[in-house]
Amino acid sequence: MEVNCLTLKDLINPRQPRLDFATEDGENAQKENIFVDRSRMAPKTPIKNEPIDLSKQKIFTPERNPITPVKLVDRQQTEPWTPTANLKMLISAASPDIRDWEKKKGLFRPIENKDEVFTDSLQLRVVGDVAVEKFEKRRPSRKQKSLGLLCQKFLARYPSYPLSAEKTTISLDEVAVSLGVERRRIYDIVNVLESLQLVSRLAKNQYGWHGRHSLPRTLRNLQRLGEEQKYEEQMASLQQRELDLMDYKFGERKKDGCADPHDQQLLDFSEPDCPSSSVNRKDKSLRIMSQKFVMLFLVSKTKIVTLDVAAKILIEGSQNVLDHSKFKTKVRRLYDIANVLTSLALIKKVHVTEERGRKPAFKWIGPVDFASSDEELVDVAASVLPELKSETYSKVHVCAAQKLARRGSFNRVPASERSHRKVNSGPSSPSREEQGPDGFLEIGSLAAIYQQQIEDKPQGKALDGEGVTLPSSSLDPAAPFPVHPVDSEYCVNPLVHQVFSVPQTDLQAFSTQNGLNRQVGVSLASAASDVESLKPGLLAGQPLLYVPSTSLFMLCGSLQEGPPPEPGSERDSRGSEASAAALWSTPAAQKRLGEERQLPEEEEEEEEEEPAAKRQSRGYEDGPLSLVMPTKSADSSDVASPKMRGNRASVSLEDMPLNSHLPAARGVWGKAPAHGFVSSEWRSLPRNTEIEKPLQENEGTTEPSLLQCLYVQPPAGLNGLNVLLPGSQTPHAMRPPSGQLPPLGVPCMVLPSSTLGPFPVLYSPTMAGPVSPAPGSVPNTGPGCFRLPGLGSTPHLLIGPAALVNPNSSTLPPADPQLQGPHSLNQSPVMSRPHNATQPTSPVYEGHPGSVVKLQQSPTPGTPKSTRHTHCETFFKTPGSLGDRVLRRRQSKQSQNASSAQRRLEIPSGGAH
DNA sequence: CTCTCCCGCCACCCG
DNA sequence: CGGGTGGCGGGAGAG
Repeated sequence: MEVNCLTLKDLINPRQPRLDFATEDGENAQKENIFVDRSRMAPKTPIKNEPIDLSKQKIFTPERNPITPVKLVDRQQTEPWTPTANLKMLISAASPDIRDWEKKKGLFRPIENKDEVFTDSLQLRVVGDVAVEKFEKRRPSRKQKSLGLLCQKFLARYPSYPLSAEKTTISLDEVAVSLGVERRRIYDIVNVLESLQLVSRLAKNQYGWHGRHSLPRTLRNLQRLGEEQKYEEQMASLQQRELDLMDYKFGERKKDGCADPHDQQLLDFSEPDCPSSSVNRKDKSLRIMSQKFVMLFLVSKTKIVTLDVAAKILIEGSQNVLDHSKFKTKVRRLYDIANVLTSLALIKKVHVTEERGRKPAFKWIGPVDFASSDEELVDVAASVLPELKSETYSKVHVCAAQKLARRGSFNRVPASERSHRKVNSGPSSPSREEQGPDGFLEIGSLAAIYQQQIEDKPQGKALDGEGVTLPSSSLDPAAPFPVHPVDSEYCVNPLVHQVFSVPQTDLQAFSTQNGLNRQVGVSLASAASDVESLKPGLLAGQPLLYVPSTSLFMLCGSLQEGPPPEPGSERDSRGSEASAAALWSTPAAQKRLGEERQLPEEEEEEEEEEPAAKRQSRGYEDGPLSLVMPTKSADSSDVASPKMRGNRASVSLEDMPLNSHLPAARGVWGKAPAHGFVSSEWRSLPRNTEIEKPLQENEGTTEPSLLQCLYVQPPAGLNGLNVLLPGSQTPHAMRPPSGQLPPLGVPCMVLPSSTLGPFPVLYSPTMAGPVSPAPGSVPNTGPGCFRLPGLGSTPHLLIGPAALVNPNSSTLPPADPQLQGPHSLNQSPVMSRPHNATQPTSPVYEGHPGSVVKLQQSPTPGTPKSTRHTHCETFFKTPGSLGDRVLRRRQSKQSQNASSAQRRLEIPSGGAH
């Protein structure tokens, strides 16, 4: 055998490529895309470990290969040659493509590799014609190596909304290794994240993860800066100019902007406190560019920014060169930034039509309330609506919007206030940040704070101890987002405030929502139908959440509250990744969801193949939205152990009687354990489906309860009451196919706002009455009311959506311990129903029009396993092209899951635990 | 062809 | 000075 092996190797080209790999693995981890971590990779097939790009190498003959040779020895030692391996070698030798494919496969699946044992499957696949065919079909594309995808993987490692007590440190080396890429790539990601203050540099090679808590603040700051810089005017000017001239000249640009001076330091990255940070270098360009880019969106009325305009403005800012190459370079950088922002679900790619054709552009899909007045947004959205569908916006619209913007003043912050709210105010003090509700967060202060916290963990500890606790602050609207006073502003037009469309979060959806549903009372379902043409999935299936208050963010985020990876520890690589990924309900996640469609097939397969166990681990994924409460203990390990959380909730999910009838509830509960929060899941959307969470991991495959909820901040009349409306649902959506349920009134949940923070709330639209109806049975019109356990006095009301769901479908089985939530809810007995019950029948979506349909159709009955998806995988898909196709497939696969679209909102029980 | 953007060379700068 | 960072742009995949 050995001889043979050698021979084979030789065939392939022993020296160059392979050797390189070996080398890289060892010391030279820096090469890009090299999958360094062998240990993690289960199978050590030679191919897999191949170094970087075979694709390139294909061109070269072994001899010619430019890559420096490395010692074979290494390789040989590491890789045992098995018959299978030999086979692979042969195959790859025969087909460079295959070889390449293999290599990439391995490279890009670092995460999966970790957990999974793809050993067998991989090898097996390789062998045989079938395998070959697959390869060819599946050959990894560039997209799989994209920065966006990489970023998603990166983000999957960390909780979007880490508990305040948790301090997560990011080791660039570790991340690079675990993601199988060169460190250089990580810099790109980190730089952009840093520009948004999602991370901050702690030390060489070390970054601290902050999560999205301060994102709103950061965005607000950026918006303000952008306004000050008059970016909007610049954009309008450039756009107009282009219209007029076909060409632009940088010199002509308006000078009023005077961006440069300020721009240089947009956000003060300098982190005084941060040791060894190379903050002050002038090389922060990517970060600055990123901030500027974001500002353009924030300032723009349309929220659409074309790359050329952005590039021009940016160039202007820092460079005077107009030459084409400069421009080109800038654009390249913008793409890099855009990829990261896209991964964060802040923007999405669109095109603006022009005389010349289409222009690449990006649309802001992140929180919108930072930008302009609600009214204006709505108007703009409405105007653009027609074009939303295609995702192509005509320039006319853009310009019109720009003009509109110009003339209107939409600064939210009073001038007076602004004056003292400078972003760049030198060394920032943490304290400042924590000041009142309006406290302005200084950029740069985060790092300091972060460190500080790390040093004094006292507070954190307390919380950690139980695992349960969350600093109420996290929940408390005020806490995390102090700046966000949920002011009147927000209250005025609740709908406008924040809209999260789930996965795809399309602006479109968003816009549509705004436009269509101006009245809170409107059911999303109806809206959906209207808008349906736009994006089927979104409206109908997607749950929408409107949250005026800052708390909204929490909802949006993925809550992954799963324990954040411990600093330095590896665990995150595995558990956290998986869990995190699963958890993601964060915007990023949402985005992913949308993008995932593009997932490479391979991933799909993997998912399928993925062992249930794994999936479960990943299962956390939530729907697009989740309201998370940081219940989890600081301990990262928690993720695995639901129990901890259980503390908080006196009753474990398992114990809790879940009303099987209440799908939503079940979903909620089921997950809760893992995260410590309840998230809602929505799978209804086709798009989402992919994402879908596995949550089901629970097995529950859940049902489908789609939920779309509108969370409305209490209008004036309702003081202190928060209302959740199950938007999406039209009743029918939920109702079983056969039965026709009379639409119920809009079910809603009213919660005292004050209580939100502290108490867990469950709202399940689909909830059936306590008694489980037979499938197809008529839903209960009456909403169910629960009482939140543990909250003796809690005034929360839960109302079930009108439609009833098939009992079966609904529940999530708490079976998975991990999934089980800590919360103690006392719900209707039903909840406890067996996991499995459901699937096959899940009627839920059938009624749905459009997008939903597919899901429903999914051939597979949702078995728990099937349900579980690996989110992670989905996340990895780059946004892109495959989308729909893949999506569909996934949908079908996940149909079950989809059906279970549910939303869980968990409200932290505050100190309760 | 254009759009994207991966890849990695190599300069910069910190420690 | 070594090594971490990241600017930069060639060139190739994708559409």
